[in-house]
Amino acid sequence: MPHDLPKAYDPTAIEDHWAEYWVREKLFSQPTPSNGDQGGAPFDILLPPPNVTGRLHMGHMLNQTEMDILTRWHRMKGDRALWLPGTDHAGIATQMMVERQLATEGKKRQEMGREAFIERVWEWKRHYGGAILDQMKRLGASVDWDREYFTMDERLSVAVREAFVKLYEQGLIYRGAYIVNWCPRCQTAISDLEVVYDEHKGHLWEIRYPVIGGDGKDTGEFLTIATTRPETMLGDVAVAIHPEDERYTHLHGKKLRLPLVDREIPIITDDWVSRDFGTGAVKVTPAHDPNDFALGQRHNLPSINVMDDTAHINEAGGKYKGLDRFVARKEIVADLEAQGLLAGIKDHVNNIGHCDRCKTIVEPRLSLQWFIKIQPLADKAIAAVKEGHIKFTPEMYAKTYLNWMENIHDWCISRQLWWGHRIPAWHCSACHKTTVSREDASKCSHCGSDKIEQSTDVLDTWFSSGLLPVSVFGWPNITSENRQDFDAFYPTSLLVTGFDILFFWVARMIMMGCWFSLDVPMPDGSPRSLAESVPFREVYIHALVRDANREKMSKTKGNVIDPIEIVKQYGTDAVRFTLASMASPGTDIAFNVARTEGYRAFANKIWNAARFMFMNIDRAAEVDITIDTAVLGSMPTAEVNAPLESRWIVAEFHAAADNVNQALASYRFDDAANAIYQFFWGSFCDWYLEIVKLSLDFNEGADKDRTKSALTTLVSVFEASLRLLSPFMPFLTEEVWHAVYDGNPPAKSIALTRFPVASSSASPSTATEQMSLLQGLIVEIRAVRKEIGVEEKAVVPIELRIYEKMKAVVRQNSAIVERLARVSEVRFVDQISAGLAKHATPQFDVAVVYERKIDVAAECEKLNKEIAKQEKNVANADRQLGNPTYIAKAPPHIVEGLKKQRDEAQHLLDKLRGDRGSLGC
RNA sequence: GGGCGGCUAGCUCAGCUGGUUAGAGCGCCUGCCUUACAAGCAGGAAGUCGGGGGUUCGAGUCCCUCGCUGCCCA
Repeated sequence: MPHDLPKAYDPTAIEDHWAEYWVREKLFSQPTPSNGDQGGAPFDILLPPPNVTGRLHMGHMLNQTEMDILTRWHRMKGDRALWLPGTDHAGIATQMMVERQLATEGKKRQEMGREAFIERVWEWKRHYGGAILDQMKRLGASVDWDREYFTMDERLSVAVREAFVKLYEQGLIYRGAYIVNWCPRCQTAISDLEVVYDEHKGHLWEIRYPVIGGDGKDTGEFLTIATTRPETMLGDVAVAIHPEDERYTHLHGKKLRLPLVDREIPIITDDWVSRDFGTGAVKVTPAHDPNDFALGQRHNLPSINVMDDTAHINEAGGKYKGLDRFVARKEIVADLEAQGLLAGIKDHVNNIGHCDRCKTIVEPRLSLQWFIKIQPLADKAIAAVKEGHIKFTPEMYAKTYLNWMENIHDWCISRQLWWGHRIPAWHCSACHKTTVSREDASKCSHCGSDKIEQSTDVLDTWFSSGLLPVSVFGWPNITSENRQDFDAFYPTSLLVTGFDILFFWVARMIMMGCWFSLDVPMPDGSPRSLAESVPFREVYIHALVRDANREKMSKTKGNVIDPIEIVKQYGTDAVRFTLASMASPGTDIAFNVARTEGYRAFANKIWNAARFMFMNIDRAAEVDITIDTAVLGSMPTAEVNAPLESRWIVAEFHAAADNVNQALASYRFDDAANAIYQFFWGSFCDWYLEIVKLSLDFNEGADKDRTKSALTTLVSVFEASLRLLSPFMPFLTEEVWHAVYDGNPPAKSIALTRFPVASSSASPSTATEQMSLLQGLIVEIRAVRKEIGVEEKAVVPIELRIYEKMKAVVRQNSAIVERLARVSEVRFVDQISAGLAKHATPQFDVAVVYERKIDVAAECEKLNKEIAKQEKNVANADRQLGNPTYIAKAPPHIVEGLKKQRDEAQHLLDKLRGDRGSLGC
């Protein structure tokens, strides 16, 4: 790359190129380690599989930015870094997508048949399924593309089947008729987690059920029940009251005539009934309500299913047959009213469950499904977290996790879909038993009949996703020859994800990982402990990305920010940096483009600093000064006799590197990003580059050694800074880094170099102390200049009253003061001349020698304000220091610090009072 | 109904196990096109840390209480 860079950084000009380069060169592939390979400590993470139908949203980008920063950081630290990408097959969503596509062609899957339909889904997947991963590629995610997985891949399907059969053999999978959440649109059962509840204003209908006397005739009395779902009364099999409800004691043992249906149903008593709700009498419909189902079980009641799988009334509903459930509700209410059986309608707010995918109102429905008896798996998953084998960040999520896990319900894993892993169970029409098998069965294992048919159901997508941590590394086919991946990478190091899939995925991975990895003994043959069976050792949970007004992004609100659009406008690096700098654990991110603009400016700043550097390298080359790139690539150092600014910037860099490493170790992406930002802009650009200009003298007769030394420090600190920044801004740093080496880089990518690590905990060096004195001085001079209206360009003398021991520092570095504060001469004085505008600090007094009209009133006001502040400081300090318990109990360094601070304040106060006196305020 | 968060500058947020005079970015005000950068430079204003009470030598930080607000589970 030539050194004549454009004046403004244009990310679009370089990003596509590097994104393609990284993929093409397979820079981030992590091959299976060979036996005995000591390839560094493992750091491996699984990408939470995005839905194959998905498009990248801001949540993904946050998630991926965090993972990428961590992976790049570990990789550069020399760890065996592996970030494994993939997608899941998203049973319901994908099937919906393809069905919608078919509908536009006037086709239906039922007409095509199962096989043809599945082939069609694969075709769809081949066409569109890679979209989200392509977006990841564009954003530069440093994943191993050679290991990309898809949950329907053959090898992962083998794992799914093994897991199912194994659980079945262990008695942990059963099939039975239970109430499940049924989506009438998707026409499948869904799990509890796939139901989202929403409050709706509804009604509570009160219906009078006639009481039947001993003679089988109506007594003329009614029992009034209350219900939110009158249409289900068609399936009523009883009415329940509380046993101690005195209003109804006389009805114990009596029967009722179910209106509209004319069925005799018993009155039962049960503690579960709430006397306060409605009328205290509830209808019991076991086939359409989970609570009623439990009641029915307790009281040995039959179940009458009155709806078909599209939630239309079936033949059990008599004249209402064929009506949609909500149409039926209207008609039934109308009919009841006509018969004088409607006692009242009350407003009622109820929570209604909707299908997570399609938002259709879920119908609790009695149906035959497969379940996992989850408790044994949950027990292990609870222990894994309680015993500290898995650490959550932020910690509070461990509580949420445990709370859910300790109240877990059996997991309904069958789905009435075509797209997914078909359940390996065959039903025999001869003996009516079920054969569950790893291999496709052709005969019933019970009676030998060949009249068997495979279950038409498929498994919940999360069943396969939950297995990923074991299945991507080869389980269940782990043999002594091919277990290197598993040994090297299981347990994975970390999972980074959003709280919204804590239960969906995190919890299930823990259950399945802890359960199935036990099949794989440790490399030395010893049994696997719980600590080694977890799917990941740490979980980092990030928050939600909201819009700038803290509103949740949603399509209906129209406030969705498309990451790709923002990236096009501001550059990937700026967007990544925005997300990182706001990613404080546990806090939602209010994504504000103003912030991104700021980080685009930061990228531009670095770009221009690079231009400055290259400009000087080129000028140096003209006078035969070249930088040996061999000195680059490690931690910058400075000789003890190097100029102050060199020693200082090196010390600052070490401190910044230390901060970044510590911050990343604790997932403080915000602290890490800010540390780099402050260093690069605040220290490196604002101070160091301005100072180093003094030494970059290419004129004839200049001190060449000095120039070369300055330039060497400049380039080495810059190059190291690029490495420090690289995980956060991979594109920009890659571009500039390659330019530093001018076509001869020591590696294919900056991502493959070493991350800066501070050599020792850098104690405040003399360079740091001396620099801060100079910085303080320069800032005060600039402030005085402003106050008295010295033109920006004017170069003026100053008077400086300063402690003897500090004089040398100023004297030796007077050129710095002169350049940065536009000073023509530093005059050391014992007393500032009368009439000069000055600033007093505990260390020095400084005045600018300049003709000006003093605004005495304004000056006095300022002084008074400052004096009041310092008086308060002194008084506060004195009060504390005069407190014997404080002296006795506070740690010595705190007391010492306060004393020093008090003395400084007092000193300053004296000076300020003197100034006020001489001004005559 | 149960549980968990949040409330700090105009805005968005830091502030770890209590410890010296509470920070950042953006925004705002003022002055500068000082040849790396106007996506810039320099200077500046701005907070009784949601209210009240308590513990402590010391509270933004710990406890209680009230208010507002968000999320999860049922």
